[in-house]
Amino acid sequence: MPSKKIDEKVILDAAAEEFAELGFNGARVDSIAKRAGINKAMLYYRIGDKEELYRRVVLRGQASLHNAMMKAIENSKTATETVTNVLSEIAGNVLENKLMPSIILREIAGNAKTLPPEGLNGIKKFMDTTRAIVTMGIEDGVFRDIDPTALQFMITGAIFTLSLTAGMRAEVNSDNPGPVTPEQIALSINDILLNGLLKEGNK
Amino acid sequence: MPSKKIDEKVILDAAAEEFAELGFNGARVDSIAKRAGINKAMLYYRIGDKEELYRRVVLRGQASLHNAMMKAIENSKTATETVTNVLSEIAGNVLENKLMPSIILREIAGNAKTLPPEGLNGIKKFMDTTRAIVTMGIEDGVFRDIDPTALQFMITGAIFTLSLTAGMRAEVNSDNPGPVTPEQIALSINDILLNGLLKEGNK
DNA sequence: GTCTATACGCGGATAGAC
DNA sequence: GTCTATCCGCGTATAGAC
Repeated sequence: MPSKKIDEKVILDAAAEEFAELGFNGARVDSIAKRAGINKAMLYYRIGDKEELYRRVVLRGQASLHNAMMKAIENSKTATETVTNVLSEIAGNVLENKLMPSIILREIAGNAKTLPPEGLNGIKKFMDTTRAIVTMGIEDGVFRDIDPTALQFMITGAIFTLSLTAGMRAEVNSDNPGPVTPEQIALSINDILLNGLLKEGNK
Repeated sequence: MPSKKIDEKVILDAAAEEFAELGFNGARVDSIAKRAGINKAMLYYRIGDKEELYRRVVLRGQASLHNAMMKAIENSKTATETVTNVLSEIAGNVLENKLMPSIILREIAGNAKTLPPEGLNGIKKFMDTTRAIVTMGIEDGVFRDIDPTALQFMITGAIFTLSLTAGMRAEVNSDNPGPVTPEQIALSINDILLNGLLKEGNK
């Protein structure tokens, strides 16, 4: 088959946009169909109902984010390097895929009430991987004895909120918007994470 | 007037709960009325429509959060102490008022599309205050030359997501949930922020 | 496989009795 | 001031023609 009629990816991309912008409740199936260039009946025929649509979007996004993280780990030798690479890899992934941060943040806000059951596995995987990185760093003697979960949420919390507010910050505070590009975001976080706030001699 | 008939605060509390749990779109006016112990018509009579309800909740919450921050600043002498106190003050505020993090995170996710116009002022205030703290720390020679915005979002992003996921983390990873109480959350973030990841001799 | 037309419940908002 | 009853639009979902 040289060319599939309608790409399923197009539909999921459209759905991801809609869910990211409006949330599950705000999303309109009509609107998703329109974005995908098909009509509503076709959408139901190809994928299923709204819930199934959301399920696919979430699972695909989680996998993509986790892949970015694994890629960063494979390309790193030390724990320090891993943290730096995870930061830039996730920030980069978010650039191409601005939608997952919105979806994840909404799920966090809503206590995962609309999260598909398999989504919990994704979260667990994510936590486990982070803990492995930190444990490695501690055992190697390069990291202090920090809390892995705190680190994880400092990283994702910061990247997600910084990425999503980049436009807003530029509007509200055009002369001092803070980090805007994924590189700026990754670097500024990396700097604080690795070295801390304090100047030498003030600890 | 010795006793007001129905407390407006009760209504706004009910609304805040509903908005936090379901988001603006998911929230049901009926349900808010029920939570408040009145009927829908009464709710419209006392406050107004759904949008006005939301506006009041957001503005009240922002003010409360900003007060917590100002209180922490007033009670601190050095910039370092200020950061520590801001962390514990915000984490504490979040405990009593678990609802604002949800609402704020949702607004961030949705690019502030449902945020009432005055809400932007609140954001600006928040950013300005943070920058002031960091600037002070740098000028006093105790902070490195870090990005104030990055710091701000590391703090709020981490506190909000850690607080909101406490229950979830305990479920998914009961043997290793990470920080759960406000004190634990504030302390673990404070530790990483002030001292950084790296052990002495690894910078 | 693709589309139009429609059923149907839900939810925001208000009229109007008391 | 308080409440019941109701209007009406919107949005999910599907039936059924082509």
